[in-house]
Amino acid sequence: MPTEDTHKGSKGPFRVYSPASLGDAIRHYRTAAGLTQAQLAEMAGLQRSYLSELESGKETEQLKRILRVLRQLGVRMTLDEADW
Amino acid sequence: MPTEDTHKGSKGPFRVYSPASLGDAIRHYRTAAGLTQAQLAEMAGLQRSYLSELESGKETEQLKRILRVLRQLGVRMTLDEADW
DNA sequence: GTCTTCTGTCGGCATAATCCGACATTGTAG
DNA sequence: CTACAATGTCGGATTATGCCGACAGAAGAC
Repeated sequence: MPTEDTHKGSKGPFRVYSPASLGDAIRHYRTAAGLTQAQLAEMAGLQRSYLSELESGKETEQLKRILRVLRQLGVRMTLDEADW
Repeated sequence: MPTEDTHKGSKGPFRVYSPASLGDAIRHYRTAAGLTQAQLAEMAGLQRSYLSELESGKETEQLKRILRVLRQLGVRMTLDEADW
């Protein structure tokens, strides 16, 4: 992947309201970090194919359940850079 | 639970870094909304016993996987009131 | 004290999620 | 064009999960 990005991407924050939006955010931060799916998958200890599906917004029951709870409570989930 | 809370609780935001912290946040917002587990479970379409375990911070693989990915990316997850 | 409501927790079962490997597709560089 | 890297996607086997029902404990009202 030759896309050389020397700029610390400071996009976001990302609002998470669905599996798809979570996937979008993860992909954004992964590419901003200059990582491939294979690299991140290994770092996080999971299968690359699973990460691919996660970024694609694959709908899973557990995630949808949690998001339903939060929606009913009027709570919003946000992802942003920790920026240590 | 007769704790009548007419006040719109404005605590938070909550940082989510583990299943336990997610549970804490959910419990906080649920009680702030004056809801019982049974009520919220019905609203969200899930079992009350599951919601109880969720609030107790039961560790599930999927949630831990997602949190691992975010940690590796240096991304933080935050919950706060939508405050429509 | 009793009655009631809310919550924690357990086991068994149906099914949903993940791993693993493989192959197809896409994009980029040369 | 070829070659390579990254990603999408698909079965099948294994594992994890949530539902369901039930019971027990805690806390409050009376």
